[in-house]
Amino acid sequence: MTNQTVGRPGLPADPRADVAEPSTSCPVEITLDALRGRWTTLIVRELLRHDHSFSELRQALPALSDKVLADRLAHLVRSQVVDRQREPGWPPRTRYTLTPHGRALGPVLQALWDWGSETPQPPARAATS
Amino acid sequence: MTNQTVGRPGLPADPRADVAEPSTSCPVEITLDALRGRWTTLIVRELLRHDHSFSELRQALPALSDKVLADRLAHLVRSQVVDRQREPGWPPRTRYTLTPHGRALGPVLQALWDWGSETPQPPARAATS
DNA sequence: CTGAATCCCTGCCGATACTG
DNA sequence: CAGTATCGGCAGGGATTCAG
Repeated sequence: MTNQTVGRPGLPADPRADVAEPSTSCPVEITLDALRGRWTTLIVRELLRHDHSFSELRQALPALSDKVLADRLAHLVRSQVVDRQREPGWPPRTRYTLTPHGRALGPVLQALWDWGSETPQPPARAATS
Repeated sequence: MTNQTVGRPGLPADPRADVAEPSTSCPVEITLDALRGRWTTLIVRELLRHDHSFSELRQALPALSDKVLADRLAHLVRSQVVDRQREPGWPPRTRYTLTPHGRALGPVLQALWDWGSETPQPPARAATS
């Protein structure tokens, strides 16, 4: 440990913390990018409970369309959150599981949950209009 | 006891954890919504260090345009992360500080940072093509 | 069953110009 | 100094359709 944790909660002294513009090398943005997109956290939540097949995920999230589900899963695979295992034979079945790294998102989601739980007012997302 | 928090990291037994579609009442989405948008986390980072005026933020983030900065700040104010204090007199000066709730984002950003730091490969956002 | 391809629509992002 | 108004470009999100 080179430094940090000295009275700087959430702000490590890593040089990557000093970037002046959004950068894909910033660890915070890496994580936010992995979780980016609608439905993504819900898919991760489902996979945290147990692994699913493609149609099991569709059943768990009925309002989610095929394309978006496939898109999210591909993104999560690229982000090393999800592992895709095709089972040979028929009918074709693909099992989606969380990688160890993906399972490590548990505390992250917990932190997001905790902060959101303590948000006093309902989110006035669209202002007062 | 239908469920509990024993051994369920990141998956509280809250009924809001069972939503079947993206909902603004989900604490996770509340937090992700607060941090949503490009530049947002960088603005929060700056304000975690010390409070800024509008132009101090522009100096700290030179590539950020006025409109987006004002947009992000308004969003953060709505999300109860930032407090805006207009100082009367001339020239007009507005001081932006983090609310206590906003300062509580420190551990959240730390969690995001930690997970992103442990991501092995660089983010292959656009695949290999 | 598991996706990929296509089309359309919406909302975000950024630049420029203008007001208190 | 501290924003708002407006416009355009572009990527994200979703429904439908088609393929392996």
